[in-house]
Amino acid sequence: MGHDMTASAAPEFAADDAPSIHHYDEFIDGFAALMETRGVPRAAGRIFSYLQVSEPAEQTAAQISQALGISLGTVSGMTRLLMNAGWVRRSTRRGERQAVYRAAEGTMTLAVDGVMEPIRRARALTSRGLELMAGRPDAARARLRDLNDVYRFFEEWFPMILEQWHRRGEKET
Amino acid sequence: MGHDMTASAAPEFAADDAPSIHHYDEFIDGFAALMETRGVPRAAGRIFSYLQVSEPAEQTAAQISQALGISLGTVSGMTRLLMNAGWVRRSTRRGERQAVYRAAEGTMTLAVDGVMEPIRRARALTSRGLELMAGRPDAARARLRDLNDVYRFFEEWFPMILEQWHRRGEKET
DNA sequence: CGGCGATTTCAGTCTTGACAGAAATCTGCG
DNA sequence: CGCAGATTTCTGTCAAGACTGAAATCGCCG
Repeated sequence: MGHDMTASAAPEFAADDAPSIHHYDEFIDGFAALMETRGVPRAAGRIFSYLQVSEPAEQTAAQISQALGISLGTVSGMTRLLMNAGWVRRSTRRGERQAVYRAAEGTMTLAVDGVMEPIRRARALTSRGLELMAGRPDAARARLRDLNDVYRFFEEWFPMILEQWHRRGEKET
Repeated sequence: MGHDMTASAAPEFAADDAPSIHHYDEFIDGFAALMETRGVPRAAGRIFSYLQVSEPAEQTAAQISQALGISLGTVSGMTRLLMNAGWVRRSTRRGERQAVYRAAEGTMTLAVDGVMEPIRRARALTSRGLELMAGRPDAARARLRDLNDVYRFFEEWFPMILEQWHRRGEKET
């Protein structure tokens, strides 16, 4: 599994007999739609999903633009967004003018990071809320305490979950 | 008409010297903003957050509207949304015209349900994607396999996490 | 019934932001 | 230098949907 694909393949061509662009539409559009419900722009979701199935894995902005039918300007903006989130990597080989994008590795770490941050912010807010309710009756504070407990629980347990993940197979990314 | 609706049924906890409406703005607006990033309308997030700290816990539509400065029409629509999601309950006491809303209990179960559903959909999509890549080289399918593994992992482990939660504290549902 | 408060529905307004396309900027090369 | 492709930035358009306020509906009470 350590071997790369052909090193001297003509970059203008898609991988040998890879399926046509629309073969993966069901996955690409479906997954993009799911990401959209989580606040990710549709075009960004499409790019991310496309980079999970594209052949070759590394794609230029022009290839992405053409494959998904979105403008180069949008590709530029959305890839930046995806790179900031850590989901996509860009690299540019020396001597090559055009950069290539690929799906980032370490999917699990990425997923956990993406979920831990909102949890931390939520817990900070419920903690602050509990401070603001300092003088109030215990019964009144119960709702916020419950919320706070939930977030604290996840904050504690996610590292252990990650550990389980790394332990289960040695397929670490 | 002398409205002698004497507090025959005393509220769970008195609103007597409860802090002014704006005392919790920091929490309410902050938490609503956080929910907004997850696709929840701002007004809905405010209502949810308000119902975590309001005194009494049960509030009428008119009270919510006034406390948060949002129209009654919006309160109607957003409470419906929150009730569908299971985060808010409505009850109407017999002989009473107006209904009251309150935060739903079982916060942890609610949170887990809210996270499990997207995970299931995501895994269904990555599985489908893997089917579509059936004939492709293993190296090409590696990205989707990784994604699929992550979702499968969470699907397996979340029930165990929930069990841990119920075991640790014997207080909540 | 008929009235009235409570609630929902509906139509219109307005903001947000996703996206395309054009212009501007960048980068290495002849 | 200056060209040419690649990339980013910028501006304008457009659609989605959040929210308001008014009208319609509901449900209880006299």
